[in-house]
Amino acid sequence: MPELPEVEVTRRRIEPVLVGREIDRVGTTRSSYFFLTPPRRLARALAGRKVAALERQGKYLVAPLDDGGRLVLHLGMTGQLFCDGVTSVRLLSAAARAALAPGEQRSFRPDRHTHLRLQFRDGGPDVFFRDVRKFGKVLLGRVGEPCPRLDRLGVDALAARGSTLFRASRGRRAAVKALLLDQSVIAGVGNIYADEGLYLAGVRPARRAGRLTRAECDAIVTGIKRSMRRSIATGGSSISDFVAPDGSDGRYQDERRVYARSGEPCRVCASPIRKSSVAQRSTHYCPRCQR
DNA sequence: ACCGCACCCTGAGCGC
DNA sequence: TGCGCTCAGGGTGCGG
Repeated sequence: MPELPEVEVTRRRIEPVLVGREIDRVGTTRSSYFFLTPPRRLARALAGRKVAALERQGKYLVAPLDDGGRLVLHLGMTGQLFCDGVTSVRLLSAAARAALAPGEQRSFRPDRHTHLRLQFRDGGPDVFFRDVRKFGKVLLGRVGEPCPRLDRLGVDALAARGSTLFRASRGRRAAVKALLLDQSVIAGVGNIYADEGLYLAGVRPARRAGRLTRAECDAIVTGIKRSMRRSIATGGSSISDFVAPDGSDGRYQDERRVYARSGEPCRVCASPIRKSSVAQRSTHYCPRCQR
């Protein structure tokens, strides 16, 4: 589940092998839910173009092209953007992993989940976009033209302030966690950093948003930013599928305080971390540290 | 306006 | 061994 930190790590590491190189050929899988721009049109439009920059908006990657076009990518749940030559086992199915001899490494080969392959005029490493569940998205637009998906986004989480959350939460009966997952309020927060941020703030995920104090909103936004900054610094969370463009794992999962730690002791008070469902998402919290 | 929920997709893990 | 079930979840869109 790539969220803002994983997308930012991806952006920083893929940028040097993407920006400024002339795209030669584009390989795609067949038309699907994944392609908001039909694959054949996408391939035609990208050939001969250069990516001029690589930006991030919330969980989206946005790549302006040298002809005024704009490539927009979303990694969804299981999206992986990486360079040729990597050997991570996260790019293999469980069966393929099991077939490897101990210690054996295998270079990535495009499979049926590899929806986009960019080859470059310079003959250097290809760039791949692989996504098993196809919750990811790719679309081509033009710089300056409306893009509903991007235009809907609220303030980027790293730039958010407590006042943003406080204002958005007034009069809302829904759980604070539901509000944090709403990308039109704060962009970039997903299940992991919502849970981690709420833990750092000492606020239960199921608390009604409208009942939060201004101080609590400040603490929640501070907590989210703190866990996100730390995650970026450690290469993101590789809990299931996330792999950096160079094939390396992130290490932030080792620092998680609540996410996917149900039953394990709270790092502060040793109470077992609880798991429940809030806003139709698995939710983890400490029953003692969070009120 | 707001909120809950179904849906899109595939693979891992589990019980029988 | 293998089948069928459940779960995971980002974002969109719908109905109440």
